[in-house]
Amino acid sequence: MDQVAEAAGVSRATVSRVINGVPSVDSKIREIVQRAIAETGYVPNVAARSLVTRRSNSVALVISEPDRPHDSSFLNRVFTDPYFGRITAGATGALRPHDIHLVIIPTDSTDHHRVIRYLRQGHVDGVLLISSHERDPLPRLVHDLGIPAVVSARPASPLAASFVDVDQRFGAQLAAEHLLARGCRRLATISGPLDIPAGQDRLDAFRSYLADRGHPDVPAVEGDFTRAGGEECARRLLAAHPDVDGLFVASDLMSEGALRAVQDLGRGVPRDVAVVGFDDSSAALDCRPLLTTVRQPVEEMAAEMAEMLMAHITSPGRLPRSVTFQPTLVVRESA
Amino acid sequence: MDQVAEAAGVSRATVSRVINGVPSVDSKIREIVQRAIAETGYVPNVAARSLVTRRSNSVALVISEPDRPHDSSFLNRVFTDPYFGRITAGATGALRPHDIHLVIIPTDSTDHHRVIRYLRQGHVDGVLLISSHERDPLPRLVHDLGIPAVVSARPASPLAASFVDVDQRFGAQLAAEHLLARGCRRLATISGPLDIPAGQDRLDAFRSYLADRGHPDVPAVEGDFTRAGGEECARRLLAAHPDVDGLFVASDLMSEGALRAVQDLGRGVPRDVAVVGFDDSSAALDCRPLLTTVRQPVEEMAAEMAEMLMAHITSPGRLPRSVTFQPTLVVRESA
DNA sequence: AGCACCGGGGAGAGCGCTTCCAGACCCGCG
DNA sequence: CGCGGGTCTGGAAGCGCTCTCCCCGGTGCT
Repeated sequence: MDQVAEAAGVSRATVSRVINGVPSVDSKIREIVQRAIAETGYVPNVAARSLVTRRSNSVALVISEPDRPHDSSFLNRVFTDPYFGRITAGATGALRPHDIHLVIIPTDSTDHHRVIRYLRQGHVDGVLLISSHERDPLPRLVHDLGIPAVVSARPASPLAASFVDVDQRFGAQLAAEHLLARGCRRLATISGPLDIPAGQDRLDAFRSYLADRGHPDVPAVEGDFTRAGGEECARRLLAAHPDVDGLFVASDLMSEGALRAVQDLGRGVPRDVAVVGFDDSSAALDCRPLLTTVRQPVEEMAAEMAEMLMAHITSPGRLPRSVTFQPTLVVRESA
Repeated sequence: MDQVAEAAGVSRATVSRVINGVPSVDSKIREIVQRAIAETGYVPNVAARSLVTRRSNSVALVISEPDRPHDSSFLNRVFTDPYFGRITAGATGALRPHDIHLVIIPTDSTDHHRVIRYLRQGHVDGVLLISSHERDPLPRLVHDLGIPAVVSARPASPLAASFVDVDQRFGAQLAAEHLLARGCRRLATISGPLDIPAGQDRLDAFRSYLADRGHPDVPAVEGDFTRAGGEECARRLLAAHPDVDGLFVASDLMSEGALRAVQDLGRGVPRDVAVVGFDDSSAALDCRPLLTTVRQPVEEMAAEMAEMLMAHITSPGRLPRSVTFQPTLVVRESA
């Protein structure tokens, strides 16, 4: 920095002002300094900067997955489910104009303390927390840290935290309505994990919507949001209820597996069994036939989370708030 | 820190020594200080620390994907291909004992300058670079930065950089040998992108191994390492060469798609067409029948990359070196 | 008993930046 | 022509830590 200052014939203070875009710098001087910066190839040291500004200009995207001992590493799950890619895309897109970096931190319960320590050390200015599991202690831990945070769904235990969510119940109703409208009469569902509010809500809303319309006791199997899980659930479901003609699967990834099972069992889709998924991720397009599904605007939701987080960071006293997105039905071939 | 020092009745220097595990501290004092740290809940400020140590205790995992305009966002690809999950798992595992954080940075060519700036700013002590595309300028850019780096495969243009790779040619030979051994006579392959050395090498080695054994002109279709791509390639391949009875697919993800296509076309696997994949990622287990495949020890490779990087970081003068892993054949059901 | 040596703790400088404060300069007005 | 006020720049402090250097006290030797 001294070099730049000398090259430009100004003080370090002025160089600093130019870099930080302080408007009160004379435009001629500004230009000279900028040229000097370009010539010397000077790049500010972030450590020194954040030591004084107390800002790191980066936020963490903490992806907290419960450990499900029976399946492979949670990292594999994270890097296999398009959902997280969408989250990342949405968040980075929103953060880019603010010139804020996104530090992606996948975690399971074995290293919560690691994450907490990371956050406490001041590596980041705030955190976007993707946590679905009902009993995940992380939202509370992060909240207690007092660091700005936005959660990806309504926290299971009441927490004075900002969050964004999709109207899960409405989405499930959309699916039920569509299946009914196309003439299905023997409906069933493969739900998400029931210890995840989203899993619970989609199941619940699907069932009660149908119950209100003369379809009580809709059979359900609890899935795990994986492709293999969806396949197995569909097998079990069709074994127990061979006459099912309409199936709501609580995620696209599970739908892929379910579709395979249904067709393996000799049923035509959508002729014999109509299938509606949930998400509208890229997995929907990997399905054959192409998956009719309930679209969650995940990218937009992540972008909103990022914006909310920025607001919390820049105005510390800000009250927590939540925003809810409405899902829509995307009709393709499977129903 | 002053608080801790006062609480423990020592100087800040001693507190610092305790935190950094300097051995010359008296064990009684060490204990007192540790208690004081626990009581005050003191956490060192990383910015201040790295300002003086010139170390950030984190390394970047830069995942550079070429932008292929025809498919969806590269983030979707990264978060959909189990390969990257394995890389991340391997790297974090190896870094954990060093207490080094991994900052995951997916990038396509549109924001190379962003990544470079990030690296120059001193956010990280080194970089693990996952770059396969032949003409990707990033390896050279990173190299020119002079920051410690390890690349995931032999750089296309000669570069004095450390890298780890798998013996691609040997892997392809393993596949060819197996197909031949099980009696296949009309072989074909779905290769990876040919602008990726790995894609090129696997194709080349497969063909020349077979040519040496009386199978010249093995048909090939160029794939793109995606599930959908594999499906389409298999369709094209079987249309042009309906009598193929042995297929080597250059990645597990493509194998999933290829398997679907082959079976859709009424061929039994492995009875009519035997299929061997490459990777042995979780996708191999998503296949029906279960995929016989060439195993790349990706986690171990990533761990090795991390170790090499640590070595470069701690001893700056170190000469670049490379290590090559041998793949193995994992026989399951598809061949 | 005195001296050299060594182990262990304290004082203080300084890492590279931002920002407060003061002062220089210029303009316009009385 | 002098002075007030405003604009812009420079000086310098200080962010929280590490680490060198120095000093103190204890030990073992002569």
